[in-house]
Amino acid sequence: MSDALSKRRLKMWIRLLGVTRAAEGELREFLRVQHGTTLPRFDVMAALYRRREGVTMSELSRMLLVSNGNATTVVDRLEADGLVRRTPSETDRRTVFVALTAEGLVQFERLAEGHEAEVARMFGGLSDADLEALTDILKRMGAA
Amino acid sequence: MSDALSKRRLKMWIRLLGVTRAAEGELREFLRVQHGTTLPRFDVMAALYRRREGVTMSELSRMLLVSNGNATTVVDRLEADGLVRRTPSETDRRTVFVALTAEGLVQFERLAEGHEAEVARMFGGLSDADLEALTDILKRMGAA
DNA sequence: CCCGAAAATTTCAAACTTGAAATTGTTTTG
DNA sequence: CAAAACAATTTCAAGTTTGAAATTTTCGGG
Repeated sequence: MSDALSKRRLKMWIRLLGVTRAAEGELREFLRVQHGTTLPRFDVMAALYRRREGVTMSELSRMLLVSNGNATTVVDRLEADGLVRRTPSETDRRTVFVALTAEGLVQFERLAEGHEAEVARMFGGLSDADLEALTDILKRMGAA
Repeated sequence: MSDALSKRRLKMWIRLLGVTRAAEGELREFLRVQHGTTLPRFDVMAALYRRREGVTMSELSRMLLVSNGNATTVVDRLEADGLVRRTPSETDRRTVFVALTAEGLVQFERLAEGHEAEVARMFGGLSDADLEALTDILKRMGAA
């Protein structure tokens, strides 16, 4: 059934998607022009930065909400560039740990600074109260 | 500079991205399992449904926030499946109008019903007030 | 111990996406 | 008018992404 409330939810979703895609586009452009890299590479490096001790491939794809196959190919490329390292687990020969190399860490910290500034710039129009309200609502959306 | 406010903006953005990706994933799964189609195809058809009279390729890619080349390939496939039709402009031989075929329209209306229900289900936890607050904030984010 | 279920990762084909270059056509301007 | 600037679309190579299948390994119950 398509009542008024479900229509409002749909419009909100379309707006949400639009805002998110526009912001992703700006970040993509920023990473490309200023740093010669891409959003998926940044995302992987950010996940590995947050978990400095290393994560398994499965954890990584769960964190980023992408498929295992996707995580594999992006990590492959980062590894080929020396920014990331795979280490087989000692206790379970199925699992592999991925972590930033020293070079990857240095590069990520450079990227992250610009990235944060870019995000702050894009969302600079939001007041403190907006930010709080939005975060609260998003938390509840995520919990569902 | 990385002050507390910019950190909060960053966290909000990460949360926003997470919610959006999770929702996209659910919609993708819904479209695949229930209707054997994909999100980009749905997006194109939705844009053409909103502009029944047809749009140019450029308008289409602007509406969806994707590159021209991307719009071309998705439209190519939809056209090959008989869901979409290209019509050269009479007045400007560079431009092409794209529109849903009769079959495309019928199929889209079936898709859209399920899609709306899915969105309503995903965001069912949001109160009326949430919805209003969120929409308001998103409007201002988009205006930036 | 053995076997089937489950788990972690990779591989693979197909689709999607980007950004740049190429193509074709229109418009502006010297 | 001719040439340059501009515009709309497609083409192309490279990278991303998915979902399914294949591979390897672990684990649990008979």
